[in-house]
Amino acid sequence: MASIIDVAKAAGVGKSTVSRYVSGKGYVSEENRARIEEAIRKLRYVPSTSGRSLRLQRSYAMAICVPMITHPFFSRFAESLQSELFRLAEEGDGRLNKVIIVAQDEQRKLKWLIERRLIDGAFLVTHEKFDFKEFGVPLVTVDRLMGREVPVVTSDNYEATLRALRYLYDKGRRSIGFIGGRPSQRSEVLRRYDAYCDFLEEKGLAPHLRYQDYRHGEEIEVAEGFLREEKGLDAVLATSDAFAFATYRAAFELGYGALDIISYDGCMDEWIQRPRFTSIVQDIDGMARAALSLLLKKICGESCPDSVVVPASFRKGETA
Amino acid sequence: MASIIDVAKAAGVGKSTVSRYVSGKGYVSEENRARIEEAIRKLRYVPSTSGRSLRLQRSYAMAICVPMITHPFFSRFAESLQSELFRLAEEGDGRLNKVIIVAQDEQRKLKWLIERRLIDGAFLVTHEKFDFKEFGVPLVTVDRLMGREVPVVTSDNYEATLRALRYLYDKGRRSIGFIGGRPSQRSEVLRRYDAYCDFLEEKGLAPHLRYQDYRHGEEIEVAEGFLREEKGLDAVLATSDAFAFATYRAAFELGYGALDIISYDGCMDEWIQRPRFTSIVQDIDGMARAALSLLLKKICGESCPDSVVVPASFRKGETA
DNA sequence: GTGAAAGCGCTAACAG
DNA sequence: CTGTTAGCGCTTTCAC
Repeated sequence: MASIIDVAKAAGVGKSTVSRYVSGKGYVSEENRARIEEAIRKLRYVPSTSGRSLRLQRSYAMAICVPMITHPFFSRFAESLQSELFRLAEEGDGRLNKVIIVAQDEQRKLKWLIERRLIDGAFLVTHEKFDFKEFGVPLVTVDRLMGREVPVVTSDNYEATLRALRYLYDKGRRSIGFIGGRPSQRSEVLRRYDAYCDFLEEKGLAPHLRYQDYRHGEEIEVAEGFLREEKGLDAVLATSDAFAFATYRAAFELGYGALDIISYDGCMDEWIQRPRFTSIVQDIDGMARAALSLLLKKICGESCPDSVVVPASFRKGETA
Repeated sequence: MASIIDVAKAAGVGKSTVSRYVSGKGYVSEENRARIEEAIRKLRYVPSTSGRSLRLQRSYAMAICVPMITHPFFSRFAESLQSELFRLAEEGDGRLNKVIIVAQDEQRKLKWLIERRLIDGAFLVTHEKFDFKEFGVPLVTVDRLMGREVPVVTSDNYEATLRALRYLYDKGRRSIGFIGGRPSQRSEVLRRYDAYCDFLEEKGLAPHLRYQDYRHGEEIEVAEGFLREEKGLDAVLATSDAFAFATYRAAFELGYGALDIISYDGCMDEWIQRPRFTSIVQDIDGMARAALSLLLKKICGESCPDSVVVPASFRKGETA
């Protein structure tokens, strides 16, 4: 495996010159550039991450924390991130070259990784309680508000929810329910709820809510309870795909009347192929890209905005 | 950040003694052990992976390749693996400390990682065509047969399928269909098909098959086509959750008669909460554990078996 | 512009 | 049993 020294010899220059060339900082004459390039090609030289790591005290890895990787939103996010990072790395961006996905008991695992200096930064896509002050690496969150020092990436939850509600309203729906799991931490996701309340108040409609910190897996019971209590709804806005599907299923089992359902995310389409849900679709790729760009800047000590908002879109399906 | 030298000084010994102590190889006197232990505790010393990496030319990372991380089986597998590796590492097993999940275009990404010596080994949980000879790191596959050099972990596909068929048969089902996506590469998953054929032949029943290399996302069309052509089935065995759900849905939409459905994996229960599918459940945790243990052995140059079979189980739900 | 040299933290001979 | 020593591959002063 060729090292920088082999390249230097082959090119007839010192190894610091090669280093300068490879890292792109410092001057290298045109002549030497060419010889180095050739040597690199000939020897198939690839800079050693461990050498760099040791010297620079960086791991070139980042972590992404999610509550569970089996959740379609989180797994799609992780996949996007991975792909984007790979794309950058392939293009020669040397700031980071691997991403470690951390699920379940994230706080402990993340701490473990940081203690061992195994990561240079992390994403938090999670609602677990986090004492972020303990962490010594740059952090970026998705949806989660943790204070000035931690930039946050969100989609335009408020606007997107409003759009969906307007759609239902324009269709003539006047008895619109809202169902979902309420985040226990300060989260941008709460803006969906704000939008619902504001909209209904503006239109002078009565709210029909089922919004608490439910455990995942129990959506069906929650939805059943909701529909059993709230007779005569003509539409329901769900804050997740799981709640939307549960509501759909509960309505079916209870023989509920015609009911428009709008889901959030629309990530489960490839699994639940029928019916096609009408959904508010977050731009997961865009969010991942934005988040990565923020984190890379933070890692390199550059300044970066406190927050980035990525637009969501509305996708009409068969359920509304 | 304390280094091995700080520990050595604090303990009043040479750094190689500390190294020996930490790595567990070589003799260290009881007396020195104690002093080193104390120094480590006092200084909160954590061995540097980059130092080790550079010295030993190892990355302490492994990759797991899956076609897509959004597939519940794959994501659960990845999560299991991650957790198991973390558990081992936390217990002091220093053979590996991070896992990189590789999805989409796995072959190229894996190659990229290996070229940069970013991983010490990899799992292949994928049916993409792979020229494994190109790879210079130990490999372990799940379900996939690649030759003597590459150990494989599977569940007892044949037996588990047989058990499910027997269950249907004993319930009086005689017109049993089989639907699924057929792997294009040599795979242990084909044993499910073998079991189906063998069982039906043994019982003198006619087979009803829909088994090709379908694209994911099209399960519903395939299932509809199947049920439309095959009238009068009283049971269907699906080789995945997605096919099972699609069959269930297609039967509903077509107004098909009573139909028992058995799914494979049972990974989607937390999303599709109703109906509860009767499933053949692979022991994903067990498979991940087995695979990890094989890979660790290979990485350390120890001998290991060519294959490990992990039992699957049968879980009765509402659909059969 | 460039090269020599120091050193990041670690392990493995090797000599005591 | 233990300490000294020589790198692993890289970046970065600092002279030239």
